[in-house]
Amino acid sequence: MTTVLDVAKRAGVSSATVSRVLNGRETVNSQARERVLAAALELGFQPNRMAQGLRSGRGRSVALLVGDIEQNLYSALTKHVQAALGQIGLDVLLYNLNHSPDRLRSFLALAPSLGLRGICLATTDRIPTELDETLMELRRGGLTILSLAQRLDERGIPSIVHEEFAASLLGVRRLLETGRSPVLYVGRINSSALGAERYRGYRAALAEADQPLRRELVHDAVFSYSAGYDAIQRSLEAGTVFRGVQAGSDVIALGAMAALHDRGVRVPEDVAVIGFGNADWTAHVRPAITTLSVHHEATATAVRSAFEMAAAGAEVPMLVTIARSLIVRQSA
Amino acid sequence: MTTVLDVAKRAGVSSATVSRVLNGRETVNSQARERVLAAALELGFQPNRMAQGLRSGRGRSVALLVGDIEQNLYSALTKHVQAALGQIGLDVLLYNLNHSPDRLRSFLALAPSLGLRGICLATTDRIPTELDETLMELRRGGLTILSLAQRLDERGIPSIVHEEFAASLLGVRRLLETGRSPVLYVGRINSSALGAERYRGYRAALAEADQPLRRELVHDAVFSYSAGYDAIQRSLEAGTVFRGVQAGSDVIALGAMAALHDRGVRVPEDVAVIGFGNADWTAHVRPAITTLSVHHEATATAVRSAFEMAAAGAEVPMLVTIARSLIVRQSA
DNA sequence: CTGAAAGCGCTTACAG
DNA sequence: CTGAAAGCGCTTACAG
Repeated sequence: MTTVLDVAKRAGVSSATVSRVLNGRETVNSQARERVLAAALELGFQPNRMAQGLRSGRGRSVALLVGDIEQNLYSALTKHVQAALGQIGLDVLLYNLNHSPDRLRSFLALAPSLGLRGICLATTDRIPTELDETLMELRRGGLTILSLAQRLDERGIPSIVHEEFAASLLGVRRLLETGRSPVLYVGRINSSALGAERYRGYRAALAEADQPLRRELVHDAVFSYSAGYDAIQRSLEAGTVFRGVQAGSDVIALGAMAALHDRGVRVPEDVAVIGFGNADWTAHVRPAITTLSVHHEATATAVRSAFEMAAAGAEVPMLVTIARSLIVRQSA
Repeated sequence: MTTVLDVAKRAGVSSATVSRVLNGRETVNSQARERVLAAALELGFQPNRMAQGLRSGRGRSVALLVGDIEQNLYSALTKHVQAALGQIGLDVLLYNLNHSPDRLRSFLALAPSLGLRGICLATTDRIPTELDETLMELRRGGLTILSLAQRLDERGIPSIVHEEFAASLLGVRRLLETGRSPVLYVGRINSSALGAERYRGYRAALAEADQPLRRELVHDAVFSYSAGYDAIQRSLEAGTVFRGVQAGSDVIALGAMAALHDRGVRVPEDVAVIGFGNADWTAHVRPAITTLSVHHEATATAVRSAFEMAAAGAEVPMLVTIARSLIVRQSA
């Protein structure tokens, strides 16, 4: 491997000067700068990341912790975050939490030894408050920590999130306005701060329309196909009457649609269904799913800019909110 | 951060001895070993990865290069590989190729400076042969390189792959045996070695059944929803008669089913469809998709064992093949 | 079996 | 504006 010394020798300067040029320090004679740049190019010099990190105390990797990479929400987010950070020379260390607080805990315990530039926490699961101290410790150590799938700004972690309340309000409103009342709500409520926000939108839409909140219309269900399937099956068996379903996620919506299909209930003729998150397959199943949009590029851009600001010593904003819109397809 | 010197001081030995104990070198007095272990535990010592990597020349990160993390094939694989490598203390640096050979090229150019333990190449896209030299160079540098989504063993890269030929043979056989002839084939053929294998299975099944290979029944299509949709739409418009579809991927199968649905063709009554890869949603759409299995845990276990062997100085096997089976659901 | 010392490849005060 | 030197935290020949 070619080192900073090889470049220095070729450019006729010291390794210190090579380092200064390559790190954009202003205080270098422009002729020397040219020679260094030329030498680095000719030798195809790539500074050793481990040495850089060890010496400077800040690596070039960002850990991305996701709830479950197999869910489209997280894989699509990962794709855009990796691309955006790649643009500024940062790598993504992927860590799949698998929705386990223990895995989060053990990652955070390991984190200080990893030489990370920062951590992006992308999960909708509740983060135990006992970890706040660890997270703050890491921040004090110079790491940039960002929350990408739930608001943690009130706990001191800068957050980049989508609108949840306003979004499900939009969805449920449409169901109500198109005469799909009563409307079922199926999604996480208690185990997820974000889920609770979505549920709040449902209640607000009902209130707007002067409709009562009925217990039997609300299902606190995890974000999985089978949770959606089961909730609908139970409602049908119980004889609950409903003409619309606002799902807390696309996966729940798909499970719900399968359950309706299996009972001979037509979508959207008999029951209209709205998903949440615009997963890639929602446009391709039949009926195509009406859903709330998601903007991973916007999240990724905000992430990149947060790291740029941190590198420049600026303050990272505590909250960035991205709006959603309703994407009308066939199911509602 | 607590360092190896802190541990050494507490245990009353030198840092060299601490290092020996923590790296499992045999030549340490058992009492000293105990004291070191106890001290490390008490101090919560985590060796600095960058320092380890810089000094020993081998980091603890494995780059995982995937075709497109948003596709279920890759995200599911990523999940299991991350978990398996995590078990032996290796981290996953994720790099999304986005199906671009240029991104592969630029990653490989950067790779030597990253201090990687190895590289897992997980893409079905053809790897330009001009990169073989670069890959070999990396291997000579001590990196373990593995191909996880296509056979590269004949080009000197140990490969861990699923059966492709035997699998599509299984699928097409079923279509033929259940009277679904003529059978359409829709999938990658020329742009992907793996796609070509799947197509070969289609031809073999036809040959077994003494059926002719008909040009108009074969669609060389990329692995996307819309490619599946378009292929079926074109066939229908051209008036091609077919009663079965073997798709080269689940996504193609879903697109195909949407096109059939939109034309009022019933699945499986009028046309049976078989997918490829058992993506998570295939069981939950309606009709549920009959498909060929995939075993990411098996791949991940083989990856882990390859890295274990490499660490022990053993030879990594050049080819590991994982069998697939047909998962019969509703679509065929 | 163990310690003192060198060194992996950088960056950064410190002088000048 | 620039170079010599120190040092980030480890591991590993080298002696003993």
